[in-house]
Amino acid sequence: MVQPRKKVKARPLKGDVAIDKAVYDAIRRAMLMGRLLPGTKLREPALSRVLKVSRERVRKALHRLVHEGWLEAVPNRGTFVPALTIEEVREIYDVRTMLETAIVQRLCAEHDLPAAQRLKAHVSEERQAVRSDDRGRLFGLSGEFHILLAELCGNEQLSRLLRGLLTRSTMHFSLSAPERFHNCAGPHDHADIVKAILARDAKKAAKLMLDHLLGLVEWQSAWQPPPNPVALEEAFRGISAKRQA
Amino acid sequence: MVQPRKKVKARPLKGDVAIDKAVYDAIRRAMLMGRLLPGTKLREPALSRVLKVSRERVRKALHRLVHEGWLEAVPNRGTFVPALTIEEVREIYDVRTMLETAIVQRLCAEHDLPAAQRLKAHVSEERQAVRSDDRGRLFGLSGEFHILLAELCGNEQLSRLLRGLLTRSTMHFSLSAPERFHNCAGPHDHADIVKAILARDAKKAAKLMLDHLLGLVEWQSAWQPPPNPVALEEAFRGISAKRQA
DNA sequence: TGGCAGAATAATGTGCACATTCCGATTTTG
DNA sequence: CAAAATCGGAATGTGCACATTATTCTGCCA
Repeated sequence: MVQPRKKVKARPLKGDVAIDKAVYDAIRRAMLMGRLLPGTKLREPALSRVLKVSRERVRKALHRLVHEGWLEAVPNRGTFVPALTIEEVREIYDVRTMLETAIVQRLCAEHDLPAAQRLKAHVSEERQAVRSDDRGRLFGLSGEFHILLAELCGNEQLSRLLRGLLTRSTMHFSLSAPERFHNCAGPHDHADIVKAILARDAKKAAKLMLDHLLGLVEWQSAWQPPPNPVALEEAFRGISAKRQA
Repeated sequence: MVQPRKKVKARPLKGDVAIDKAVYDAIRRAMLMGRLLPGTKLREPALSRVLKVSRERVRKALHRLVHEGWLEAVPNRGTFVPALTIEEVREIYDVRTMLETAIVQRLCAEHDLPAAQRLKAHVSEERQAVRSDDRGRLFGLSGEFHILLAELCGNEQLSRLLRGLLTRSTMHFSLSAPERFHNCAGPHDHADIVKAILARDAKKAAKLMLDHLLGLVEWQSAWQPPPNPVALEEAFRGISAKRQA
C-alpha cells in the first residue's frame, strides 16, 4: 500500500522569486541588448519607476548583479555599468582557454554516443542558422556551443562556472559593439572542433579550441567602445519586469 | 535644524560595509571552524540576537553567502548549511585539476626570477611549519600555496576564481571533519611541484599536480560526516560581528 | 569671470512594522 | 487508537519611512 497522502508541493516557486528574477532578467536583458553603455549609473528610483516594481526589488536585483560581476557598486555612490578593460577581457578568455582546452581533451577521451549526437545536432543547427541568415539565433547558438561542451562532461560545477565566464566574455561586446553581433564567432570553427572530438583527436581538438578562443579575443580587442551616457527610459523601452512572451 | 558638524573629507567607510562584512565573516568563520554542521538551519532572529546586529544585516549576509555557494536557501523556508555530496566535492576537484594543471604548465613556460623566489620561500615556510608542528599554520599555508600559483600567472580573474573553488573545497571537511585538519595535505607534494616548475618540466609538474589533487579528493572521500544538529548559541561562542583581534 | 562655500535636492543605506507562509501541538472524529 | 484537520506561534518576505551621504545649484567674493 503506497501512501499518496504526502502533499509534497514539489516546487511552489512563489511570486517572490518570480518577481525578483524578472527584475534581474530585465536589467540583464537591457545590458545584453547593448542598451546600457559602460559607465551608466543605474539609479534605484528610476529603475523602480521604469520597471513598475518597488525599490527594494530593484535593490535586491542590483546586489545580485553586482555580486555576479555584471555591475559595479560603489558604497553610498550607486551602481554602475562596468567598463571592462581589454586586459580583463583577455584574462577571462585566458581562463576560458585553460578550462575549455581541458574540456575538449576530456571529451575526446570519454565521450559517448548520445554526446556525439548532441554535438552533431548543434553543428547542424548552427549551419541552418547561417543559411537562414538568422543572426540573433546564431549568436545564441554560438554561446550555447561552449556551454554544451561543458555539460557533456557531466560536471555541474564546471557548467555553472563556464556559464558565468561566458556571460562575462560576451558582456564586453554586448556593451561596446551591439551592432556587430553578426560577426561574433565563426561557426566553422565549431564544426571543426566537433569533428576533432568525434575523431578522438585530443591534440587537434585542443589546438582548434585554443585558436578559436584566441581569434575571438583578438577580434574583440580590435574594437574600443565610445563612452556615451544613455537615458534609462530609452534603455528599458519594450523591456518589462513582468513575464514577457 | 543645522548641523555644525565638520565635513569628513577622507573615506569614512561607514559601518554599512564594515558591519556587513563583519557579519559575513562571523558566519563564515563559524563554518570554517566546523561549528555549524550540515543541515543546520540559520534562523535570522537567532543570528540577529547572537551577533547583536539587526535582522536586515543578517539577512544581507545570508543572501551573499547563498550567492557564493556557502549556504543554501529555500524560499519561505530558511537558509541552511549545505550537505556537500562526495560527488560535488569530486566535481570541484575536477575543475581545480583542469585549472591547476594548466597553471603549473604555464608557470613552467614563463615564470621569472621573483616568482621562483616566492615559490621557494613558500616551500621553506611550509617546511618550517612542519618542523615546529604548527598544524593551524600549515593548514593555512597549504591552501595559500594553490592561491600563490594562480597569482603568479598574473591573472586576476583566475586568482579570484580559484580562490572561490578552494574555499568550497575546504568547506567540505571544515564542515564534516574539523578535527582532522592536521592531516590535510602533504607539504612534500608542494615541494616536488615547485621543484618541477623551477626545472621547467611542464609534463612532470602537471602530473604531480594531478596526483596531488587526486590524493586530496581520495582522502576526503574516505570520510563521511555524521549528521548532527547544533545550537546556534554554542556555534557562535567566542565569535562576534565586531572586529576581533 | 572663475572659483569656492554652503544650502537645497536627490539618491543610497537602514531599521521597523506588517503581511504571508510555515512548522508544530492539540484536538476532534471515524 | 490512530489519523487528519485546525489553530497558535514563529520565521520569512516586503513595503515604507527616516537617516545619512553625495550631487548639484546658487550666490558670494577675489
